[in-house]
Amino acid sequence: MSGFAESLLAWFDVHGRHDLPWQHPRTPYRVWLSEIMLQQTQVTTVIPYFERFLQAFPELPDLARAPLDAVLAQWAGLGYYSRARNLHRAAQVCVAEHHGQLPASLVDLIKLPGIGRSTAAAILSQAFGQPAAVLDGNVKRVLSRVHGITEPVEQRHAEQRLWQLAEAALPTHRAADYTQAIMDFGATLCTQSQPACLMCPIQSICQARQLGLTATIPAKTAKAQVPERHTRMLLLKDGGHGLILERRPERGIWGGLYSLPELPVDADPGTWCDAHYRLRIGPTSTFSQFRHKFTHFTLRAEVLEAVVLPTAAMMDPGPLQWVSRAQLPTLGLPKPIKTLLKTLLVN
DNA sequence: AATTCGGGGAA
DNA sequence: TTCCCAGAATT
Repeated sequence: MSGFAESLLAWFDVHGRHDLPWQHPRTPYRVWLSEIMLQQTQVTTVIPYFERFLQAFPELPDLARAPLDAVLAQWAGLGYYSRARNLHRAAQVCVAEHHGQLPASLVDLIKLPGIGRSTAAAILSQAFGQPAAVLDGNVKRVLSRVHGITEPVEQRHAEQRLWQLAEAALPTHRAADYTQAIMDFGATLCTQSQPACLMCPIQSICQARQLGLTATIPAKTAKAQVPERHTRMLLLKDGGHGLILERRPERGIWGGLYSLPELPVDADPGTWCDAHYRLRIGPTSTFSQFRHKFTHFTLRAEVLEAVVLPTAAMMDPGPLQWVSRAQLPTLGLPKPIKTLLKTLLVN
């Protein structure tokens, strides 16, 4: 029995997080949903989405039979929308192949879309009480510090080493508590900046602490600066309260969400609308401009406003959809688009 | 091995 | 501003 795991468990009993929403009740469905939402997303951000999602889809079969649009509407604003599409597909696989329940083995969990090695281990240990090693950002930070790993943690060699260390550290009992313990430890004590080493129960075995490297471990490789992309969007309205939205393709940014129709900056709006949507529009004017930062690029968008001229074809604008103001709250809208349309509703 | 996926909290 | 967060899928 390693002193490491026992120390973390003892620390967890006193200082751990025992009242997170997915811990009561701790069902496989709720644990799974939380793990997906928590991928690259902080706990405080997830909690309100988690509560609302469960209101809409209380059990796994409810999620499986829901339309994808309804799932994306609940996910809107949380980001990384492939998580929602994979979650939805995985629920349908569970109904079709696992009697409507989440499988209770590592290999079957990993087969489900959206579940990788670490998430599968988190679900297996927390929902089914079986020992399995997770390796998320918290665990990488804790283990790289304890063992004094100075290489960038993204590198293949360091990653493999960290998985080995994570496996080796596993206790044979209290599987769920240990997973929660090491993540809580990384999230609240062994933090990225200013870790609370003076309060740390394992400071005596921590290599980073002894070498004075807690500020430089975990090391990260430098990232290239993000490029900027320029686009135009159309705010197309009729005489009343309707406007036109476009459902974005599943691949690419904001996949599956509803947004304003986009066109290249060098295209003529009138010609574009006629050719792609069979719509005649009046003269355009700039409604607004905004910049939105993504992880790997910055989007600079110019929003052009125009009125749709009445024609026979205007009610069936190709891939686009007329949307009333009343429908807007039920649609999955990207955060900046939702903000933009909110300013519109005030007028 | 490198890129592509969002959005927000915190320093 | 910048960094990072209970990562996975794709190329």
